[in-house]
Amino acid sequence: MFELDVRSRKPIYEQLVERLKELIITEVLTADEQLPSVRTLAHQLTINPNTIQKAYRELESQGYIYSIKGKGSFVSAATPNLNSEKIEKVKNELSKLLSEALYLGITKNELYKLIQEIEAAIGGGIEDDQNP
Amino acid sequence: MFELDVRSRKPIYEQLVERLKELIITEVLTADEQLPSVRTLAHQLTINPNTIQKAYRELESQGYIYSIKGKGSFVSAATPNLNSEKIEKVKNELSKLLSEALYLGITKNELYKLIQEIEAAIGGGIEDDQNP
DNA sequence: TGCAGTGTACTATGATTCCTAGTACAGTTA
DNA sequence: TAACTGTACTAGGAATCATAGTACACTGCA
Repeated sequence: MFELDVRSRKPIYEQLVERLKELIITEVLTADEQLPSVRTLAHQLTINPNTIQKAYRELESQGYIYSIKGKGSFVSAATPNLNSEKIEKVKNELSKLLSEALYLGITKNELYKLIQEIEAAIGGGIEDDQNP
Repeated sequence: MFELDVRSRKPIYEQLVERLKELIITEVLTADEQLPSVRTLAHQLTINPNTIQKAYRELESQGYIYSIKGKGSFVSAATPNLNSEKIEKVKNELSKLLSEALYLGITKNELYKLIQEIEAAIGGGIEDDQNP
């Protein structure tokens, strides 16, 4: 469910945040669904509970989840519309990367094709290693 | 000529490497052209000479420039065809980012438009803060 | 009520990376 | 020779990340 790259420049907690956001946005994780506890997930991923907590705290501050002391952490009912910020961010990164791609001689058609493929993959259904 | 973001997660030397590569690939810097000396550039950018050296060393190891002790650093005559590696890397990053974009609801048309704009900007001539 | 599980908070520490500072040496060129 | 060039090295500060350990408050259930 989570592919963590401990050697990445991107911190583990940040990878977790992004991955969970993705699962929430795509409704793989549904509203009010309970997330694994800090300790459980830490044990599963063999990382420190503090790292999980940091990720959860970040997600809560952004409105993607809510936590209840003594009960657990749950997916927010309403996906936050902080997406607009996120969209801007992605667009900016995308611009840079696309520039680089074109500089490197990747053609527009190749880019179009890439988009088509990705869209097909998404539209065709997202597969996960989850329980049925 | 160089826009450095010291607050970025990306190290300064790495930003330098990328920027210089871009300038070399796009032939803004031409073959055998002499680059600013380590000390000069460091002074211009108000960063440490060691940081420049690190960038130059990296560029040299990748074949983009060559350095001669006592003379200076120069743009390689033949652009290395390590580009194929680079292209693969960019494509991979691009795939991830495009997935995210589509997940976030950015439409294909928006992406196409983005590509058009960037291509126009590049095709229209790259402007730099250089001496005439 | 007691216990096990939950989130939360805090300090301390190790590890890594980046950048800087300073010094030194070798080569080139005018 | 003097001033420039690249190169190499050690040392240290600063920041970030992850871990370890402990503690407390709350919830749910037997």
